[in-house]
Amino acid sequence: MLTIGTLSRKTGTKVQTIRYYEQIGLMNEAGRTAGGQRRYFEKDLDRLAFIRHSRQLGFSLDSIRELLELSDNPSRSCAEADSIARRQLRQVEQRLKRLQALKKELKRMVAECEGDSVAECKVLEVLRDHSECLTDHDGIGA
Amino acid sequence: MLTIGTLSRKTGTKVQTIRYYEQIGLMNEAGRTAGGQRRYFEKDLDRLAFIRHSRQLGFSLDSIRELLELSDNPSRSCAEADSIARRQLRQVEQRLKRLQALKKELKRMVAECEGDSVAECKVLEVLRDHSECLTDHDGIGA
DNA sequence: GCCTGAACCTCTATTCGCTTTAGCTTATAC
DNA sequence: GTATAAGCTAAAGCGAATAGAGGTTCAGGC
Repeated sequence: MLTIGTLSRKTGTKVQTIRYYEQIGLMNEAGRTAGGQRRYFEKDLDRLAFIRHSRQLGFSLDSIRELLELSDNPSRSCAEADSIARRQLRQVEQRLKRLQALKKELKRMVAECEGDSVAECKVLEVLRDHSECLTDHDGIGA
Repeated sequence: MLTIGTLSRKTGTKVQTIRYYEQIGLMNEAGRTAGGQRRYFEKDLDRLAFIRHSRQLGFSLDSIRELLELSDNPSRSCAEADSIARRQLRQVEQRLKRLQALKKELKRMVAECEGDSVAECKVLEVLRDHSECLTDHDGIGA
């Protein structure tokens, strides 16, 4: 019988977060002691570890819900889990691209700054000047 | 005299978002027509463009507030703006690292999946198995 | 002077994934 | 028996918007 604190320590999840996962139905309702405290089994620990690992990989709680459901039904096809993972990979790749562009512009910004008064500050200048940036709200798409 | 819709179109910002920026004091309170509609000057458009450009570079609204204040006081030193930008750059670099690690693990995951039943699904297996992942909640730091 | 329809208004709620706070109660070790 | 660590609930808060309801104003045409 594991306490919520043990689960917390073993998975690096805050106690409140575990209760939150129960509240939104991601974790099963835990059994209780006479005094009303939660007590868990190993399988609950496994489930929480699955959730946390998935979160670290950036899956949304909704995706995790799907993945857990698949995981609970071993006869279903693997294809669904695969497509969820692929979707996630695509998202990560997009965010990566975007961040790389940001990094480039930020680097350019701070590289050009020579630490004089704000009047000729390159950082602020770059922020003021929208022309060189990545926006395309008049353009062709996201 | 520009309407809120014009600002919206010119900066790619939703109308509600502009009102939200006013509400939280990031945009100055706009003048109003007799009927209560907002009317803007070019300088408001510039300010909004500055905000949006900064947002696209991932600056928080709080950072933007600081940057705007600097921008409004041209006599102050550029060093502050520079340090805000450098902080932002560090953050972006960290997120990049993290995302790159995620991408690697996701790729591994989907590469190994051979599309059979869930019982032997590699994706779910990887998610279940916490041992190879990036956590360090028992370890040395974030 | 009136009508229409697009654009505007306020106010409130919702999103996501938690985190924090306040004010208690229970379990455990000594 | 008591100290204290760990647990409990319920509600609010965070960032950064977004969405919706329900109503008002503006600009153009007739």
